[in-house]
Amino acid sequence: MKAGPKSEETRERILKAALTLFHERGFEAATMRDVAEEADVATGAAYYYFPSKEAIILDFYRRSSMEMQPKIEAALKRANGLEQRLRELIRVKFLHFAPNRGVLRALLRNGADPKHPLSPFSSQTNEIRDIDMAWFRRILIDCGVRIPRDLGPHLPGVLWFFQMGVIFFWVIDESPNQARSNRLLDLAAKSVTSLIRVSSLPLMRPVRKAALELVEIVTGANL
Amino acid sequence: MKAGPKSEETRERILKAALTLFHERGFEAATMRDVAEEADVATGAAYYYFPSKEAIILDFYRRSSMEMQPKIEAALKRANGLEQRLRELIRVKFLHFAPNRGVLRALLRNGADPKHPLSPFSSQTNEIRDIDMAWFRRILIDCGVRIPRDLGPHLPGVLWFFQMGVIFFWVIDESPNQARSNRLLDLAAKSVTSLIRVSSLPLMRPVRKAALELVEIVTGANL
DNA sequence: GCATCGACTTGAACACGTTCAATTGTTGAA
DNA sequence: TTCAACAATTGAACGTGTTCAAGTCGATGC
Repeated sequence: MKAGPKSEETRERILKAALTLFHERGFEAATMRDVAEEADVATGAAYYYFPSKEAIILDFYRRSSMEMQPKIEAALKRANGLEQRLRELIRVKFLHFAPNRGVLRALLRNGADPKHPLSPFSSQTNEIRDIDMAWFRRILIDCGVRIPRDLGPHLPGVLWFFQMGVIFFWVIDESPNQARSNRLLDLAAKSVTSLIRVSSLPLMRPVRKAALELVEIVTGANL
Repeated sequence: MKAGPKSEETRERILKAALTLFHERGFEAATMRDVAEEADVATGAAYYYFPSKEAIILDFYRRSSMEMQPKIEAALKRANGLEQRLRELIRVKFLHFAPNRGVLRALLRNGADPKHPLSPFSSQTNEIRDIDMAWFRRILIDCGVRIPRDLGPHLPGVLWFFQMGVIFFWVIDESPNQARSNRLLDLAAKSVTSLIRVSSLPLMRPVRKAALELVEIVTGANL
């Protein structure tokens, strides 16, 4: 038969308990025993629903991604031009994750290792990444900035990567209210837009070609 | 009194055992109990000499840094011009760490988090970082490329960061013989050199200023 | 009603990194 | 030589994430 509703409710309770505790005490300070107790289940129950402690954050990440979709949609309605769209798209994520910066930090901690399940580059986060990149493809359409033909296919991925860098900085940014991150976002959005605009000048062709080759080596597109 | 020679010998044995096992089985597969056994000491002994399992890799990193100094010196003797110097400096590190790529991977795994002791950005790795950056300061002197005044103070840090990116890619590069990393290094060294060369053109002043502000925000130089 | 099957739940047990009280050298002064 | 202080060493024990054999429970077929 289908999965009982009882099950789903328990799963929900565990997830909620976990996120609460992660938020309150931090990811490593909150033990699985604490989580189980908070959810009124045995220690092992959590592992019936989640393969690991980290998998719980992955669920949080997935859920956050879903919740952000309408917010992004709305934010982009208010934004015209590439620079504004870029900035607003990323600002939505700042705002959405703001109450759980610590949890996101735990998620991104192992971000460097593509083998790690929690990495934004891992195969486990494929789906989220695809959805995310689609937004970057979308904001490039009719954005008022001419995109060179050869750059086109790679640009969404590059912008996504650029976004990860900004978000990563935000997550570890200790300045009050993440003021530095906000300044970074403003300036970076402007710079990136200028770069793209400049890149289609005939003069810049060799530079663009070199950059493209770099991107291809890193993404392994030409292997 | 000074630390007995007996002590130093034990420490050495533990370090050697650890690195051997890390190399053979990988960092997390090799347990501290294994290491202790291999070194013919009790489990706790390792903790008398090293504050943690990860601290052992830090020692390896420190030692590697020392061992590389003469190699770098020699490599730079053979290299003329910024591009070649950059490439050779980083290639020395590729070659030196090649037999222990896995161990270095464990070291860089948490590289993203500056709070983590193993991060190349942590305060624990300050000393190594300073020594390392000094090389970048040095290869910029009389390198044949004009360095804009305002860029000067920041450039060694930026190049060091760029180097970390390349090394990071190398560490997780699965292509045979890390061929992709080598291509990346060649192209990146060339591109960076071109960028610096171009950056002193009067036309590029606004771009350079924006880039500088970005660097200042990220390094927190203007807080 | 009863048996059976499978989803769900349990808590003890495991392996790991780490800590620490206790024990055993070692050394230098009396 | 003796002894006190310190360095070095031990291995049991702790807390953690995780596993798993065993149990509970509700629905289904007879």
